[in-house]
Amino acid sequence: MSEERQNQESVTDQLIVRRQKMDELKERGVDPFGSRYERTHYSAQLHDLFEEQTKEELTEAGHRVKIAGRMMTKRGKGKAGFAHLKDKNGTIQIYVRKDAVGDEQYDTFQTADLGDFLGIEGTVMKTNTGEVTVRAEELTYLSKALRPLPDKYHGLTNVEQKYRQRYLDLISNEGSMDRFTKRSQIIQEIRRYLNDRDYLEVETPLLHTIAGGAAARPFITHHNALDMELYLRIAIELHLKRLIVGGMEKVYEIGRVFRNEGIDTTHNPEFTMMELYTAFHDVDDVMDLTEDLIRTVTERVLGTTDIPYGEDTIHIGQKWARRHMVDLIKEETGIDFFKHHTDDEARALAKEHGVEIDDYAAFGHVVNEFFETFVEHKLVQPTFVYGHPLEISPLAKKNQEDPRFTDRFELFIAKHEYANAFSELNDPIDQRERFEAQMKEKDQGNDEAHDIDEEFIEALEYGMPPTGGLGIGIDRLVMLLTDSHTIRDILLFPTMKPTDNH
RNA sequence: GAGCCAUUAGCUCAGUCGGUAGAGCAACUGACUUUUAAUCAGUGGGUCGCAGGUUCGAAUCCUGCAUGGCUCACCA
Repeated sequence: MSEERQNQESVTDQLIVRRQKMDELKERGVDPFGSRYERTHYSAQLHDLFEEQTKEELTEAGHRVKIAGRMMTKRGKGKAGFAHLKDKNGTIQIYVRKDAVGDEQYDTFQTADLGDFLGIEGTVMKTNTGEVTVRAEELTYLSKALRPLPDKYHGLTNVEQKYRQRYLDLISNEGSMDRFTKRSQIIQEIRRYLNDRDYLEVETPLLHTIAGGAAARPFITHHNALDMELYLRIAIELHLKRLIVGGMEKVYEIGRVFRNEGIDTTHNPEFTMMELYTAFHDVDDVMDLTEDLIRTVTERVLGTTDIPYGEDTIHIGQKWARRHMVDLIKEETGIDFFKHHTDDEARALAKEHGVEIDDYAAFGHVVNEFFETFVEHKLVQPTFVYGHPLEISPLAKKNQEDPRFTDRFELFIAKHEYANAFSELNDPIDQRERFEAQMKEKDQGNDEAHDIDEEFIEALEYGMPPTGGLGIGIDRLVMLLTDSHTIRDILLFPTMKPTDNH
């Protein structure tokens, strides 16, 4: 045997053994990748049904069941052995005796590897230590695992591998499966809440000819047949408002949005947004709706409204604070932006307080910077911050009493933003002016300013009723409700750079 | 984009002062018919992330690169 070949064998040691076992199964006429298996129970059902019964009662009753799952542990005892099979709801122990299944099937059991899928038909029993167990009479091979699973005790802890090979994380880390189950439930409960209130769920295009509705840089793609550039959407907003023009009155969409930005613990290039529009409502109605929606979903999914998040306990059930952005800034800094209102005054205050601002910054940008610098990180309990400056809110209605501000709010919990909402701007003349102001910012260097969407303005010209709109970052909400502090922990397959190996 | 840290067996991790690689689980062989992180005896398994450099000698020191993590910046 050459040195080279020896080396090759050593590298793939366990892979070779498992492939050999697969071949041996085939030689004995056992399909290593079997077919459908009709089970009578899930593991959790067996525990629920028989946990309370005694060993003797179960032995006497001899309930026949068929179960299936992935073998996670195995303890051989000579002519008998135990193993745990994992299925959707948990694990169930099996007890395999040579005298019960016969020589051939016992041999199959003995050579089965951790990770293989087995089907077991047998009777329900209880062990001396009181564990509900299926005593095997018929063993069916359902699938061979050709690679070994992560450590059965520690699970998979390699962070990178958890993200790249999420299936391994799900198999070996219970907390991970729980988290993604909750994610699914949260989205399901949002749908239920809205459907119960006669909102219509719709699907609008992901491919946009103009990337509008938010301040962000888009991903650009290309359509071959039309030979044109298209943008992946950065928001759902402008299409849903067209549907409000079209008379749908209550619409929402839950879907993926793409923003060409950096990646960190709270940002992934693609993320899930829920946007909702209600005709004849205003920003105050949306506040009520948002509070009730999140409270209801939290209660239904978690069974409580006092939720741990890191060091804090967030009280979702209490009445949420509603504070004007300018008042909050005044509380933290003593500066009253209701009084200092020219662009020059605001810029001077920024300089004085060491707040960095862009060259194109006007009054509203400065106010927003002050909020982000001095206030945002202090908002732990749910707080609606309303009254955003006009310059940073090109799609929101002006406030009637003070047109420097808009009828808009953002929801802050645990120092992060979860929702953004406003009384939608339905005046097409004003909307055009706002877009034009954005274009001016773009010329001055703001590469995230909105583009003018002429077709959207045309839609407004046909008349859009007064409308309350809302956007909720679903990923952030899932993070909050699962006490996750990295967006990658609640995205099944977060965006990753490719490696040589994968 | 910047700083700091990490990368060793399939997985979880040690590795001293620079002297050429270790454990547990997993795997293999054997024993064991109620175990449960099964146990007992034995065996095999390594491009120490990659590429250079320093050195008689590098997992270890230096440089660059890759991937990831954290912090900051950017960004809702």
